[in-house]
Amino acid sequence: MEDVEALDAVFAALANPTRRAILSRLAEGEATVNTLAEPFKMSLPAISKHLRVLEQAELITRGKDAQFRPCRLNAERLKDVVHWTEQYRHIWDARFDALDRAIEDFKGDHE
Amino acid sequence: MEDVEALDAVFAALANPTRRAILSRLAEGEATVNTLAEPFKMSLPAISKHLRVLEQAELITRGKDAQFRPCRLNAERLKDVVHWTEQYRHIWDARFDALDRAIEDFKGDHE
DNA sequence: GAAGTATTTAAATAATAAGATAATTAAGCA
DNA sequence: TGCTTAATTATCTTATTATTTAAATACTTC
Repeated sequence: MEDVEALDAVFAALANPTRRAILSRLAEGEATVNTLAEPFKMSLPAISKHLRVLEQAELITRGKDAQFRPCRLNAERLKDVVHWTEQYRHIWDARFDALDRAIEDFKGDHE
Repeated sequence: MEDVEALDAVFAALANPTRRAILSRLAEGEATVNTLAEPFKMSLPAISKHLRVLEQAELITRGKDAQFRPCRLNAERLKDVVHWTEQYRHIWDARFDALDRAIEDFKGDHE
């Protein structure tokens, strides 16, 4: 996937500390809504909405086990984030910095 | 830096396609507000606001050259994003997946 | 089938975001 | 000084977000 709108949804979902904390918890493994809500003083419907945001961004998937709705992390969309950052890597990567400096030096010598 | 609120601002800033396009342009080098605005059919004040959002997230810095306000990319905050994703890397990393499977197999054999 | 548990939907509110146009500031130039 | 260019601030509108409480749904168990 990884179209523009998908990235919009992923970054918007990640822009909230509650949702990032939920993902962090899910990195340890599957969990139900109540379990995920437990660390927060927020109401359950609020958490439910956060989960829907995460689901629509495809950062999580949700199962069905009796009355439980177990949530699982979907790492694919996080991979998309990393992939997006790759276009900027050369800016902070030391090797490329060195190359940049070499180019600047070269320019300097020939102007 | 890289506290929680800073990440909120960075992800929120990245959740908009216009702002991501601006960053993409700035990856090629410094640019003024009018130059950055040129590819969009949006009004200049709208772009100005987007730039302020990017600046407050510290994704860009802005200079002063006569009546121009040249913008530069600040890669540090993008580095923070990559750093944040590191806690999830093991989930999609093939080597770790293989390890996970081995552990599951082991469990399976001993239950 | 009544009661309890897990979760979602509904409805309301307050805050924030994205955009527009109009007005303003600030610098350079004739 | 007055004109032009670059950019920001002000104001307004519309849409979306985060949150709450109350009600509804769905499944399990007694």
